[in-house]
Amino acid sequence: MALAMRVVDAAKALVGCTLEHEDAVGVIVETEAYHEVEPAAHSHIGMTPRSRVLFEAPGRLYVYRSYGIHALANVVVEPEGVGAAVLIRALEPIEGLGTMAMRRGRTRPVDLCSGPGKLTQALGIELIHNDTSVRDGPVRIGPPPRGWERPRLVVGPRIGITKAADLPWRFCAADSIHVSRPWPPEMRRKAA
DNA sequence: CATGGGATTGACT
DNA sequence: GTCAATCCCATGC
Repeated sequence: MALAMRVVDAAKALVGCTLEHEDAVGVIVETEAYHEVEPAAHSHIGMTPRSRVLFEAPGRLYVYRSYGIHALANVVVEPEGVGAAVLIRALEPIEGLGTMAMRRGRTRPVDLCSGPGKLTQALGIELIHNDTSVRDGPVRIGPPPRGWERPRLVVGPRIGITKAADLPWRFCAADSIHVSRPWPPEMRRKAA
């Protein structure tokens, strides 16, 4: 499968950008790409009531419930009619840490947004935000904050899936302690 | 209409 | 390392 897909490039480019909702803001440090041509994607089965948003024009937010408990947030990519999205898996929290801690019931910054279910809880992202615009809000994607370097990326296989688990479509900021577990081998070595 | 399965997390052995 | 919680939705009868 060709690796040079728009959604893969978008997954890389989103690392370093900001995700914000109300007063809570974080820098994206981990993403995964999903595309209709591979079976792990919700869009793989075609357009259903749930997957419809994935086929919309780029820039829509796709939020779904995972394991009956967590809301997971994705950014729709690829032209209208192609079902693809980038899953936001972890943030480095930079604003509104008090609000996040309240919502999470945890105080350590590293426990606030270091996982796809954690970050939606910390930012207050829920199913009502499904099919909203990441340009116009209320949940917004923004450019990297001033003074932030674009992070070096570590690539690895996607997490928590059973199908197409071999595709290296997970992208982590190499030096961030806010990446979700398990860390890619390359990061484990360094942090020990 | 009934059933089964998750793109997870936190608690516990 | 194991395991349960919990709900939306796809599927099949």
